Amino acid sequence: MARVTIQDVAQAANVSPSSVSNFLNDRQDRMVAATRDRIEAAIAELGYRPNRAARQLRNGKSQTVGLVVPSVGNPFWGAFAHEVEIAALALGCSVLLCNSERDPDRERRYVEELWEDGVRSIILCTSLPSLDHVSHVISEGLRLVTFDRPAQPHDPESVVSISVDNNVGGHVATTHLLELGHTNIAFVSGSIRSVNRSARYRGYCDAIEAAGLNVADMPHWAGLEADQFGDVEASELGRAAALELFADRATAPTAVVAINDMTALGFCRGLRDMGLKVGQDVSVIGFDDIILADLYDPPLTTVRQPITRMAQLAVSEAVERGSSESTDPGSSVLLRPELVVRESTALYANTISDSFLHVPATP
Amino acid sequence: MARVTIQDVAQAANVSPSSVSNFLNDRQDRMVAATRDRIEAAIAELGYRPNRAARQLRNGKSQTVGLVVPSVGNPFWGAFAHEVEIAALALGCSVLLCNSERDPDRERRYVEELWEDGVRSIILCTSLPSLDHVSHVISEGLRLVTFDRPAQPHDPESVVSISVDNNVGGHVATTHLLELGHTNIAFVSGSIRSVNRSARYRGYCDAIEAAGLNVADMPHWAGLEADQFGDVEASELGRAAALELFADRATAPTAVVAINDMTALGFCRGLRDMGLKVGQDVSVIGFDDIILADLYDPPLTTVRQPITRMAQLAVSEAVERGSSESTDPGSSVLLRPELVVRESTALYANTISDSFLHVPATP
DNA sequence: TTGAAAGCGATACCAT
DNA sequence: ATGGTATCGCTTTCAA
Repeated sequence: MARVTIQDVAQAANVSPSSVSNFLNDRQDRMVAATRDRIEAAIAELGYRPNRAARQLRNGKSQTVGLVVPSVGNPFWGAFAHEVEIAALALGCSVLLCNSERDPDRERRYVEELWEDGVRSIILCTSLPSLDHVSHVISEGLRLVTFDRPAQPHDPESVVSISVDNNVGGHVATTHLLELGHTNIAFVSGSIRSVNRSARYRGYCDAIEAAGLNVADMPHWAGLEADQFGDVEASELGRAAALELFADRATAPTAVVAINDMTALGFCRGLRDMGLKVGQDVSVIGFDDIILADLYDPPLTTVRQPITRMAQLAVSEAVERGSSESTDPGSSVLLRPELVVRESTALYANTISDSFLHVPATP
Repeated sequence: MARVTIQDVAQAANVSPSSVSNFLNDRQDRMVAATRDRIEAAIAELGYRPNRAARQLRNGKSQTVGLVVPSVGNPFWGAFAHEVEIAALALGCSVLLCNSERDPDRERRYVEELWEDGVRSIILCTSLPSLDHVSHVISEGLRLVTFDRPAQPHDPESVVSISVDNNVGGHVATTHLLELGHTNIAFVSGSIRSVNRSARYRGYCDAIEAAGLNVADMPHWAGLEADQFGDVEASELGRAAALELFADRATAPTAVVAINDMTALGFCRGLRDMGLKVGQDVSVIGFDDIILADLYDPPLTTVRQPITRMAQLAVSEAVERGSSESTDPGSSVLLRPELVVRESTALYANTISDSFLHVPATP
């Protein structure tokens, strides 16, 4: 049961390997129908499958798309990776999984390594302001799609960006809280040195100012600058933020915009540590809409990213760039996020409960 | 900046390509020290990296380990995939990600495809009782490691299984509830036609019987047989189970053993839909200890799987089978799970709350 | 101890 | 419209 090669097919179909190769590579136009049929039949009968390694050796390209995420251990990235794999499969591609842990150096090494191994399509989930660390590979022809990172002025021209409109997202989230009557709304995030985070932050600021409030008056979480937490630990970060922000209850916010759901969930956990009730004492809104947002108690209000659609776009841009379907190179797609109201946010009027300690009350 | 080949290195080191190849493949023993040093220097200087495709074409093997999980969208599998990637990286391997969606046919197709693409090491996360659908590939030499599925009598000899001891896990979980004084303990799961699930179920049954109770008296979730839910939807399943089990409060359990954390979380959500309080009206215990277990409100009591260790074992068995480090082929490693007590389980005595109905309870 | 040379399987150029 | 063939980079006998 030796491997079936292109030679075998050629022989069985009474043609040359060249013709079979032409057939395989969609050049059936220069081929008489009868020939094509014979080849097709031979392939089917022998159960022929082209050898990827040989193909790749020959033309230096592979049928693999590299996926670099911060960490698939994070439910958001896990869900995204899932969607990417589905989309890739539909296009006959495999997905090589890489976890950068948000380390720029690991990002670079992965991208270089993938490139040297013949991978020509990479979906890079990064939020670094600059793509300098991988630009040399891009200039050699890598089809890079960045995800969750809108295009930046100095990006190499050929890069396509797929992202949710984080600015709008931050705005929508904040506006929701404002409309509920909150006026002391905190923003909680890790380092906002990343472009998507700062966009969300900008949306938050705009909404606050538009409401006639002053951003400077709002409590932000001190950890904004530091970044001792990685990506899996987003929840830890949220939890720490809650403890800090509510240490002094006189200045504590009544509502919180969290940078993402994991952070929001961690924040809720922290609130609970302090004996506060989410959606009652404090309103919390997240970002992403991971599966667990709906499962949480109380179910988390959040801003949904359409990851299925985004994954499809990312994959098709990465593997079929240049085909009719594709966007103009250098352009970015900014999908609109959607507010999903659940129970972790509530009217400010209802916020003032016994357990909340602006009103000094202790059992 | 053309590619550096083995020829270039050979030339630079004044040796033949063969020698460089020998050097690269750990056959430095048959080589004079001076030669080795020259080769080493040349490689370093030229920044040579062997071409995977060529290597693979030549010996039909790749440096890639295939990872087939039900769905990385599920936080448990996402976390596992993360650990696998880390472990593989340490061994110089890449991870090709495949989602089977628990479909035996997809499992088979993926395994076959990986094999034909030169992947010789696969970690298959399946829970099918039989490996018949992939045995033909195993007999050709595939190094298959099954995860989350202890070895079965009819498995091909060369398969290594890495799994938690599900029997013990189910037992530990159930015993915990019994010790809290519960006597009406439900078991909630999807189809238990899978070997790990049935093992957990067996552990549950054993513990129940050992306590002098009768399994037949315990409410199981009716959905045991059906399986309309896939893996991502484990939480949906748990939620549905809660609604059904608590429809008739007279027979409703006071404690629940869920097949895994996602199901447990869904169950908690369902309980909440019915106005019941987890850890108060009802005790719930999960399995896995995903990150979100600790984040939940109340934090979920669960049985932890040591996934970091398990991933390391799985990868090393898959890629270095036969080396000194490895287990005997055909054997299985059953790691001991660990009970993690949090707040979703409580003493039966405390269970009787106003919102809970069917008292009169007799201690 | 080292080297020469024959492929692994597919492709694309150049003939026919 | 089809076929012959050199080639991609590496490994592995087999000879020296």
